[in-house]
Amino acid sequence: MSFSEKCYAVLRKVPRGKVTTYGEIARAVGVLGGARAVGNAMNKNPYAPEVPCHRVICSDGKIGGFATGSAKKVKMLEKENVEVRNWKVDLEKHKFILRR
DNA sequence: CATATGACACTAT
DNA sequence: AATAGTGCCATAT
Repeated sequence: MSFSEKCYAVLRKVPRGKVTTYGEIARAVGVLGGARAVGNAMNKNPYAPEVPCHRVICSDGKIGGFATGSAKKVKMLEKENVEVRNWKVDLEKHKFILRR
């Protein structure tokens, strides 16, 4: 199973209304400092929307990127009741803790 | 095998 | 608090 496949597997566990970060996912799959690599995987994500890649944001709460435009990402999150203010999300409120 | 790339993260200003 | 550097890792060339 490739690195990206593992990322999709973990991300699959993130529930609606919650989010996680690139770095967290990297950690979850056992690759510290692999946040950037996770971004690459998300960028390709062949399992959308089965795999909620829009629930992955930056460690500082900023939205981060999205293949079809960050604006779309924000909309989707808001539809799931995730509050986004000035391109930022309150991690304390919406961050989903991944098992390590 | 060597380099370049990108949806990041951390530290020091 | 906001910004600039620098490091990082899987993939693609």
